[in-house]
Amino acid sequence: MTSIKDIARLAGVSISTVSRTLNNYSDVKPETKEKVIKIAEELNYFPNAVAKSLVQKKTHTIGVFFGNNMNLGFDHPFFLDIISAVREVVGNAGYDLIIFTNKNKERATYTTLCRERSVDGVVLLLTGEGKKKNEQFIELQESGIPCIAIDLPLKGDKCTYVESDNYFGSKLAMEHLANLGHQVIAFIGGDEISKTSYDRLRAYQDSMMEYGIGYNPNLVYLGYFSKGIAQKATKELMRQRPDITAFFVASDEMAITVIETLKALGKNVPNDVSVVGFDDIREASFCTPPLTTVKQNKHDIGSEAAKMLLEIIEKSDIKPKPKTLDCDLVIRDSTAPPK
Amino acid sequence: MTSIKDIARLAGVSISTVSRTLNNYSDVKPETKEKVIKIAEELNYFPNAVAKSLVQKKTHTIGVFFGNNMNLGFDHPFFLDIISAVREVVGNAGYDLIIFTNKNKERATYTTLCRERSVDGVVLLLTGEGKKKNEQFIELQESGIPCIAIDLPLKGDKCTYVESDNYFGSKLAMEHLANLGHQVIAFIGGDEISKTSYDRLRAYQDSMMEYGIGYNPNLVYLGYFSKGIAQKATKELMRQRPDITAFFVASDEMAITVIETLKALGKNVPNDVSVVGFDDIREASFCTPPLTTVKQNKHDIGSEAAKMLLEIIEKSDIKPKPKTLDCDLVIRDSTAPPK
DNA sequence: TTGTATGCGTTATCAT
DNA sequence: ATGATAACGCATACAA
Repeated sequence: MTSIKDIARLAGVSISTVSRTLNNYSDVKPETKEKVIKIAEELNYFPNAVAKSLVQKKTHTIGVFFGNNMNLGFDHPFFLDIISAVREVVGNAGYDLIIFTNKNKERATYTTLCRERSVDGVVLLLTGEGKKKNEQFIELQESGIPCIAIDLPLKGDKCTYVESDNYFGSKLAMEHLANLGHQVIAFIGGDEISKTSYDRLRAYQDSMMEYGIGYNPNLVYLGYFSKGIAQKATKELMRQRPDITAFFVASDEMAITVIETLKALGKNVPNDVSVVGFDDIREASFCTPPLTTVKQNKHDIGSEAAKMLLEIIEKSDIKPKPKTLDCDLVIRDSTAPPK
Repeated sequence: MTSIKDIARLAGVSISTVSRTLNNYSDVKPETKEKVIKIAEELNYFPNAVAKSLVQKKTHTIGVFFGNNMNLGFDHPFFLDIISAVREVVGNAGYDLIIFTNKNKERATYTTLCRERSVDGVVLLLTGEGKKKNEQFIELQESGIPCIAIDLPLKGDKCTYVESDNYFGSKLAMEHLANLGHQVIAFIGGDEISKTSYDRLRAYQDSMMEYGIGYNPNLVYLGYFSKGIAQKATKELMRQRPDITAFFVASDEMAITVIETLKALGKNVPNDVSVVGFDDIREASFCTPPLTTVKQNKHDIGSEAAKMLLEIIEKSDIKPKPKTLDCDLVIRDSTAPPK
């Protein structure tokens, strides 16, 4: 509402003097400085960030994209923890978050939306969206817009990604099952074309080989992350291979569905069949039985992503590198030795 | 990067012609129009929203404030559902969400932050922050900035709020307990000074009177919404009044803690003591035993809030009115007749 | 139908 | 130490 022009008039100085004062320039006479500040406070003046952004080409905003599909946007169990950590880090550095929601832009891409809003950087939280938008990812990678993707292997001059060590985490899960004595271990995977999913599958396969069990494709069901798929997969696998004694499932949400489906099939978890999940969402500790799972360190993923993004934004000479964070195995009650 | 100036130069027209073309003005010769649009597409032009905002005094952004405390920000179980609904509604109307996170603004208030960013409207999601910031709320109410608060009774020319019918919902809970035959019903409340909490307390008191049980203050524990308080309250109440057969607890998070505490005290839920919560968060259906609770319709709260906000923004003559949405009782396994 | 000129609120360059 | 003035990218009132 009130601008530096108003202050200038009341203080009897020029707008440049007001601007200099308010921006703490050294070359302002103490008395004028005092006078200007006093008037600014009286008028309850706050600078117009829009005007500032226009001239400075810096908005102090970080854009956030996340999916629209079920369980991939705000609904995704990860979003909360990750964005919460991002918020903390960028907030302390003086940025606000702008969440892209505007639907009235058909021709827009991630890149053009970022340019339009002139965000200083962007976080991609598209877990599960797969590579349907591959061209858009390439455009963004090459755009020069500072960018961090979560669980999506983007690489560019100002662009990289943060993920969990899905391979290693999955090997922990498999080691746990093997140590319990399981041999016939099934795997239910998520989105086939995402790196995240693929790393988990590879670890399953490698483990089966390493433990001398051998890799058998008919113990594997791949689809995409969804409860419906999990239910179907469980039924089908148990019908074809009633000798299965354990499931390694690529997400907790699916794993919980697997448990429910097994119960419906008259199986006891973990006495008849063991189940291990991946993620460690809140429900994992509440479900019955509480789920043994591989814990992703969501808070660290978010804060590492945010820190890296700030570096890319603020240091021109940085060469962004992907970051892979450790996972831990959390043993609860959904696993036991086979009968 | 590329501006209307570039397009104008390449098309051999003035920038105003470009502007008019791109904004679909009728008075542009079809051929020039075509030429301009073609060049704009070739240059992959997108308008600079910052510049646009400056001249139009409209940013197409909705500000969002939420608490910083534990369980009051992104961590709050409600945030997700509500903001998800808000996002959907405002997104379809052509707005983006800007989440205020910048911490480098000590003297700032809700109002000044909104003015600074020139948001078109703002949503307050401060459930539980209480009235510590009363002066700020008053300033915002009177600021003329279109504003919707969730669970916080703000009223102004361009400002109102959306809440659940906490009183009615609580009466449903009490009716359920009374119908089961409970007489010695304790109440654990949240923030004493919030309307939300107070409405739940009043319903408890009124019910106790109506069912002829009588209101006894030593069956009531008020603090603020927190797990620690819930634990302490349970122990203290059970010590003073071992004859308690039921708890009505003002939030699910607290109710779940109450159940855990009762178990630790050697009580069986629901056989020894019944527990009813409020909110219906995800965990309510997963905990053991699954929690009987009053369900708040979070999605509707968010979408009603967003719709109302858009009305305030877009219709100058609207008189915003508070909206109170129904609650439902969800009966699960944490309640049973007293022994 | 199109171009010129002005302004939005600010910073920044250049005089003075 | 301070003031004019241009510029940021765009929309718009007014002229032509």
